[in-house]
Amino acid sequence: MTDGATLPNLTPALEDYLETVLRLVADTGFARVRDIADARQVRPASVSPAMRRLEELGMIRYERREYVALTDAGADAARRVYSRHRVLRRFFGQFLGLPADVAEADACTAEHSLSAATLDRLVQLFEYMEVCPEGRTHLRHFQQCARVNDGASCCTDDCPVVQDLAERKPTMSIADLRPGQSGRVRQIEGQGAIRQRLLDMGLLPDTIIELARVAPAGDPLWIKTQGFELALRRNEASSVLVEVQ
Amino acid sequence: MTDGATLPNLTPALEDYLETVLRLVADTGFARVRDIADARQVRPASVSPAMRRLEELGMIRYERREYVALTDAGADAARRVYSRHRVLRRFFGQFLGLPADVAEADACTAEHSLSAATLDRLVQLFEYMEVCPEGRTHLRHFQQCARVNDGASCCTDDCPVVQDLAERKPTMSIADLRPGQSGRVRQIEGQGAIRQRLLDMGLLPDTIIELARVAPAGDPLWIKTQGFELALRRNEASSVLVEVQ
DNA sequence: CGCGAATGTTAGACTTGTCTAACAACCCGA
DNA sequence: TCGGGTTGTTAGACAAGTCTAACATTCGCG
Repeated sequence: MTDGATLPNLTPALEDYLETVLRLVADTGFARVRDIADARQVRPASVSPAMRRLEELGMIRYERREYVALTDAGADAARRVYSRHRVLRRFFGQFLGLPADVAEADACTAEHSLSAATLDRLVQLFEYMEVCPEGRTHLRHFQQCARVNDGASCCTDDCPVVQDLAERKPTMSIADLRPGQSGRVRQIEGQGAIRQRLLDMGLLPDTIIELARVAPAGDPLWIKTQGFELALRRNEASSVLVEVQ
Repeated sequence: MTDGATLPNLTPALEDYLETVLRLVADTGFARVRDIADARQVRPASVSPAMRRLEELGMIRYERREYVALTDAGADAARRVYSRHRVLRRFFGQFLGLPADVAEADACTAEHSLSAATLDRLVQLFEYMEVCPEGRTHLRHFQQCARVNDGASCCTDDCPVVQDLAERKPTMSIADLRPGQSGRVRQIEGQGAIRQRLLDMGLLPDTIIELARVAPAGDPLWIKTQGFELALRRNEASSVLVEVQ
């Protein structure tokens, strides 16, 4: 729980206010209390005290009822936060291929908590994609193949992924294990609610699981993973592909 | 500022408590107030009210002065948070190659704020690396080449990156631009404090900048980017490689 | 058994960030 | 110049999360 990004005395909320001011000034030329409140989805009454605190911290200059102006320190801090925001938004949007609104929302919250090292490393990822002639190829390949379990959006027939899948180490679903047998999760088949639920339960790639027992009817199965026992419906269990240990 | 991950009525702090309980029970078999306080780096006096709230929310069962036990709902929520933690820690550590302590710390804060879609997509990234025979190659290539500007850790001489760099579109540093000329940032050379400072100022890959003017002495340079003017030292400016627009 | 150490709880305070409601200032148009 | 409407501030409340200090309970050992 280190604060990584947040500089001394700047809470996430204050960082948000600062970033909002920067963006308003860049976009419209000035920042008034009203605009800040609208941008942050907050009542104007909440903005006044925030401006007072930012002024005490030397981040803004503010005469009551006038425009808000960033000091040099404030502009630096605001740009730092906004840089993080942009890196993350691009990572979520362009690299992971998430919808723009999701990318924006996640960037908004993550921008306050990630360490400088992490941000730097994400930038390196972009530099790689920019500069390395193979970078773009790799990214495109990931974006085509990531969804290896989704026939529709994966590679064409001659993609090595598809060709190779048959020849791998024996892979079976949890439902095919014998009680007592262990496996390492390779992938979760399917999409939507079932996949979500399985991921939420901790069935992530590389997780070691053991089939503990199966109900007489064959339907609920119990598995052990991470020091816990979990119950799975049979159809959930068949969606988890494991490599037998 | 959507809450993405957080389910109704579970604040980040409560999610942390829940996750802590899960991990304690998995690791040691039980969770006492004292252990929870130690794990969360918090005073025991802060744990009691948190347990009361979690009990009201139906996430734990707790008799005063006894062990804490998760309800089914609580275990589900805790596992969901912990799944996110694991995905992020692995992404930061294994994919981005950050030190374990940084990966852990960043996972700790980001686990509360990322959307389900983002986490799902990160898992897809791991599935890609697991399942696609090219996935691991790509990752390794990124990890070797990401630091394209750092001679020591980059590819060997026959790496296409290195060979190709000479033949690219004309790339120069900001310091080589003429006033009025624009460019698109391709990469930030160097490491450490200067790189950090430039990234913090918003000089990220793909950012469009324009050299506004240069001081008579040639040293501070002013650039325009993102609707703002920034002053750069000459040595900073020479670290920013741009593709002339 | 009884006492001290460990453990847990309560009370009360404080900070941050938000809200509503009421008030104050300002600006523009008739 | 006056009178709305817009804009901003203040006061007061509240919730969350933390702390310290004081108190309560329980356990284990001599």
